[in-house]
Amino acid sequence: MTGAAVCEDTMSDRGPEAGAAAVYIEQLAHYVGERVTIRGWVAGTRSSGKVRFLIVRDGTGLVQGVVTADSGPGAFEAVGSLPIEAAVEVEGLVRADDRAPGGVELSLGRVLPVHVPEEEYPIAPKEHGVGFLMQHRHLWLRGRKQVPVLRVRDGALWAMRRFFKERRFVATEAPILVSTSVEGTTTLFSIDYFGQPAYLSQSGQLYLEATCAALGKVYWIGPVFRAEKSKTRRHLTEFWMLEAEVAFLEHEGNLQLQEDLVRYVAQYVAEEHGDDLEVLERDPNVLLAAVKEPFPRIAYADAVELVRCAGVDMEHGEDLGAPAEDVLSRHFGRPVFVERFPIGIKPFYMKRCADAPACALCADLIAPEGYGEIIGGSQRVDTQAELEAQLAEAGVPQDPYAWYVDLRRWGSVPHAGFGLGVERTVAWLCGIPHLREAIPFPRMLDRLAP
RNA sequence: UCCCCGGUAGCUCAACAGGCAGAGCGGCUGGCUGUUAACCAGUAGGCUGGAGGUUCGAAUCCUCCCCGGGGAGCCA
Repeated sequence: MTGAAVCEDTMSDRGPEAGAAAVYIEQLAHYVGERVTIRGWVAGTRSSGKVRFLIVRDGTGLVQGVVTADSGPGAFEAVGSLPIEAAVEVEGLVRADDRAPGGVELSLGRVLPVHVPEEEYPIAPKEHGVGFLMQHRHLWLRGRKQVPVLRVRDGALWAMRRFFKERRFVATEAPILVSTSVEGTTTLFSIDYFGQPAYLSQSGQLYLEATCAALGKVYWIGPVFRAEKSKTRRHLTEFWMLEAEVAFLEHEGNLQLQEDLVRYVAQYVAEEHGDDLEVLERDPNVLLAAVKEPFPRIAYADAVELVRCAGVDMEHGEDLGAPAEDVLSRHFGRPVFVERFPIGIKPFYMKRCADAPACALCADLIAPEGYGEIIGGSQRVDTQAELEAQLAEAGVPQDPYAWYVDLRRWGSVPHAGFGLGVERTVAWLCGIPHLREAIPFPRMLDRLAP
């Protein structure tokens, strides 16, 4: 049986003059003993006199090619002259070799440069400062640790979609251009919309509340924008949010849904992205242990006590700051729900606890290892009178929210939902310290390019 | 918006108390038949972020500006 029969995913656009089948590096183990073509970029070269080594990456992995003077016409010389990040097409015999990190390497027979850079590649195989790397983000993406992060991101997003598809949620959309804010406190990016003020959406939630009354169970994954001048490892001005909203779902079911989702995504990544996590030196068992059920829960009031006992100064009624979240994160060592926040620090649309009108029927999910809040969710206000009262209490003008109030006018039902920060989740899964590496082109305070 | 740190070769950083601007990596040249960010030898590479000031003399001290990093608040 040939490798091609094992794996059909070969590249197809090969001309008639082409030699061995072009395959991706991640499939090479299926092709031991066969001649294949790899197309990619030079990640590095080494030489030991009469033997030269060429490291090629193609987005799916890295493989080392070996050439000697008798390897093939011009191959030895070509490898000697290729600079880092040259684009190449190489053909060779796949060999199993214990010395190779991936278990296989390539005895090269033919080395065809596709593009040979004339200038020195700015990113050398050594440590660089963050500022320099961010200025070269368009190239930094090719880095040995950047590629697996983006692959894990893809895996996490795929797992989210699959989770909701399995549960028969409908994927839908919310607008990016909006005329009102979702949460009055947050700063919005304003734009000129044909002479009328408009904003970039900071959340699709209000719209999902409308959509869920049409479709029952909905979710969306999209970009949202926060114009806060935050300058920390946990903030981006443009980030992706997964939001879900379910009709007839109440607080308890909401938390269960969130917990199931986070567990599903973490297990998927731990099981399907072992190679990527290994490059990132992230132990999948840490993730699997973290998401064992059930996630601990703590009431806000108790969380405050716990935080104060740990020596972090905070008042009842204040929101959880970063140091407070770190205390909870360390104390539980797993994702933890903080429930029943005081209404004063939560937005107007949250329903209040039946037994405690001063508490919102909500929960934040704090990720382990100091990654901060990855989910904020709540059961929503479902009567017109309550909503109007809470809008007034929050000092929010009613007019722009007339349509939102309408949702409570016709067939209003109990409903709940949440928003999950994609980059924070990906950063946690990967074990990387800063959100900026969890998205291809991060937007931050003072960083709009590349 | 506030607090802290930094800006010297392509990159990462040295340069004591103001006194000849240096190293490693990367590049280039040469050597080595199994290297894993290989190793060895040689070589090129600088308006010390900008403007002003103090001084016989400034990378070094002072003022302002620009840029970057870390953190806080707020949030996901």
